[in-house]
Amino acid sequence: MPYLKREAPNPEPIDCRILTAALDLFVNSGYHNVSVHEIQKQADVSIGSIYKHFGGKDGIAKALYKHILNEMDELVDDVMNEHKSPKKQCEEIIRLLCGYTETHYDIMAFIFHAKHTEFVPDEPLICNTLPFIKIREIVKSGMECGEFREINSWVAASTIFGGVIRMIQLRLDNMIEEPLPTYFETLIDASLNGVLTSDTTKTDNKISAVL
Amino acid sequence: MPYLKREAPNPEPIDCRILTAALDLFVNSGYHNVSVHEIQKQADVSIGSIYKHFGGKDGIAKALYKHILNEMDELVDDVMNEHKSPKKQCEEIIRLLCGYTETHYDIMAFIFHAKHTEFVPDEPLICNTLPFIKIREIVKSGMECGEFREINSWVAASTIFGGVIRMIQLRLDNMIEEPLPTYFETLIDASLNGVLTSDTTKTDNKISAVL
DNA sequence: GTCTATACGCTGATAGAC
DNA sequence: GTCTATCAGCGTATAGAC
Repeated sequence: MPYLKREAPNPEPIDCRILTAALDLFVNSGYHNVSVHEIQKQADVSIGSIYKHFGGKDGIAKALYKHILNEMDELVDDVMNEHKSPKKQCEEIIRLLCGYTETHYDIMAFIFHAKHTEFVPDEPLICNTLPFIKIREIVKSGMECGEFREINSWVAASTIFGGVIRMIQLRLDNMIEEPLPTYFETLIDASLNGVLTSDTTKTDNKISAVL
Repeated sequence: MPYLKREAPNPEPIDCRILTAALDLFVNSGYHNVSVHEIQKQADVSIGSIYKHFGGKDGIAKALYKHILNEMDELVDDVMNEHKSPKKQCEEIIRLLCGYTETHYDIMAFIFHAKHTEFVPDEPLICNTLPFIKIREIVKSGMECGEFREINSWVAASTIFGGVIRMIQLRLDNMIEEPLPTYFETLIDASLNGVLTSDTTKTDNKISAVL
């Protein structure tokens, strides 16, 4: 039947629609304020399918959690492969996070704006997931190779990435009006200054003092 | 009746017991995972009293929110009164936050570990409350008086306080095993280095390089 | 595999006695 | 002011037709 115009069939696979709808609703209303019925409605799927595919609301949350963290992990891997120096790697991760906040609001909000222990209690804490572990490893290797000062690694990691994370949270809360990449250079400079070894610091300082 | 030994009467006022119990439960289980019945049980009060005093679960949350932020605000005020230099003020606030994380776990968890918009939607965002606004003012005045470099104030504030906040969150998540004050000096040094004007930086850098 | 209709439990909230 | 008993509604989950 050549001219039979079928309804655009499966614009997206069903489980993908469910996850997309769930992410949107979770991020905008909060996990506990969203009912399965709302997800079902927004995903244009029946409740039965949801329970068939994910086993329930918590199943959706778990799947989302794993999916998103896997995506982050791959991004971190890419950065690690493309750049060798830990300092450069940190910079690129910060750039990545800034950019992603603008292009993938939901994902960043899901990662940095939710208290996951409240709804995926048996999943590992987000700071114990692969991408975050890898980032801490980067910081450590930066200290070993002499790019970063030898201080406690928690302090180092928090100093380097605490600034961006804070900026991301403020941006997600609509406190910061400009897109984050606007501040990228300043942010990098300020965040890394505190942990760089003195020789590296000096030059950067002079440059930014002149500007 | 002299020797009538009454039950220790009102060890604490009733609304105080309710708030204490609620804070504990909210922090440890998450607002949405706590029922009024649980609060009632733990506070050793009847449901009626709770609704009489606070009008419901959300009333408790609001009262807690205001109470705690008021407490924080007074602490910030104290710091601002006792120290004049913005740099010193920032240091003392960081010290304060580190100490408070150890001595007042629940309060810090409530402030830094919960997504308040999900359960007190009509209250101002936490970053728009008095203590946080004042902290940003400190940062701005630091730039005006020349202690801090003149960069975007969001970046400056995030750089200075993003590190501590991150440390607090990691500590609350039991990732960091030592009490935060252990890291205070290192943290201050690393956090402030990025925003100090170059002359101030130089000396500090040399000192920490020698150590 | 997908859907509809239904059941069951829990939670927030109230009414009224003391 | 404090309590107990009770209600109404919602939200998760299931059973069974298509």
